[in-house]
Amino acid sequence: MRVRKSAEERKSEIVETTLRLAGKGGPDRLSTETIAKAIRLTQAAIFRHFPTKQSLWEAVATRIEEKFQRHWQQVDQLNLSAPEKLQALISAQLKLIQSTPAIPAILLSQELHAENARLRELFYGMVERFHQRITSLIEEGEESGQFRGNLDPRDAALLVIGLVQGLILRWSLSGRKFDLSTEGNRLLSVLLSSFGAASASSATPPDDDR
Amino acid sequence: MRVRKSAEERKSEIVETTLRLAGKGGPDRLSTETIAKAIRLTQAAIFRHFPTKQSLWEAVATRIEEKFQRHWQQVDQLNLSAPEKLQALISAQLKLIQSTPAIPAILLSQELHAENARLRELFYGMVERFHQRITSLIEEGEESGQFRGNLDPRDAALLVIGLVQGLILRWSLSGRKFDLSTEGNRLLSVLLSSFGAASASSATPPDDDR
DNA sequence: TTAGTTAGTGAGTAATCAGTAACAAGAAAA
DNA sequence: TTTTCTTGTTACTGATTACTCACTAACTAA
Repeated sequence: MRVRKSAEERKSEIVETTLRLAGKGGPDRLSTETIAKAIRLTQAAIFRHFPTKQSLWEAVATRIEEKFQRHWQQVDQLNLSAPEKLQALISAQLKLIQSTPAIPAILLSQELHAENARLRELFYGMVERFHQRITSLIEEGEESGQFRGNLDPRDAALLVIGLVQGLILRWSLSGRKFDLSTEGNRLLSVLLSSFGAASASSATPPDDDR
Repeated sequence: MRVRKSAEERKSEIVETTLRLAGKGGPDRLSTETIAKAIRLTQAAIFRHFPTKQSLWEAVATRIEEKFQRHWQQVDQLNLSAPEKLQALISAQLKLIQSTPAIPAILLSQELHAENARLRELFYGMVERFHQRITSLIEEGEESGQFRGNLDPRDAALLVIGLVQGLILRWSLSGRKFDLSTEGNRLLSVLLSSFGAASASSATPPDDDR
């Protein structure tokens, strides 16, 4: 009985630790015992704060959603053109994933989705909102003439999302060797230029971390 | 002791069954007991044919590779232009995945990769070979003037792969609702046309399954 | 017919897992 | 101080897991 924290604080700690550890051996292999040890608690203490492990995963999902929202809103507040905003959005997304590699692991885990329909819906919702956000930016870019007008914004947005997801998969399989943002910005320039936009090559704010 | 098959035949049966069942609740939740029951064997019999479960997964990975190769070679034999071949290749890939949904689940499983480096390398190799194949087709298309010459073939190929993977993820999360090939062909047309090619809209052979 | 090989069984093992229940101690209100 | 609520521990449970082992029935070749 060393440290005693408020339930709120402890819950948050458990969620963050889970999010940190889920990237190591895969979310489904992460036991409550391992989580507890990492924050120097007993395994039973976890169940003081979350009635079931599923509910812990749901809390983790909610936390991921919050992280996404925060990053996206930051991009919204920048005073940039649509293509620049798009590049900033992708860059922010990739940075978030690079700093929290467990996110794709959790998002892609068949095991978690199969046992918990609510989780799958939560994630599907996130992908949908991301898609919507990108679609809007492309529409905006078409209206301002920076993208070709004969492009279906929703389809174009799907290509952008695909770029991000393909990149993340390659990054995961490669053992997370290369820098996600750098590679992502380069590829996005290629795609955007094929959309008819002049490559907004240095659109992102202070993003030079390598 | 009902049916007694040759080791070769039984091994193959176990691998195919594993590949079929891995898509249900996620590969990591698939137990040797479940596999054994599905082919009416005892659980111990599995270990007559595979010394460890890991070795079973390696055999499954090899089988996936074989399936890929077979599909790719079929496309090679078609007498088509580069953009048409590209579309046929993607279409074949999507059909394969639609008929064996466990493939992405296995390819994306952090759990399997973390415990087995050989598996991760095998999969990385597959992605690399797919990438190489698409790169070649795009180079070919550039030389024949069907794609813009100012396009880096490797980058363009990454965009194509991203398209495929983004699509597969959306398909998985959506509960496999929509038809992969149809949606894939449509998106690929959009991307290829932005590469400067006239959309090879009906490039794929008898592909009208919906 | 017989002797050796091979595929498969039945009954285990130890380890790991999520979840439970009884009890203990810190914190704060009374 | 005493009471009460909350956070935590200790010690456990039943279920599931990959894997083992002694044994047996089917096939095969001399």
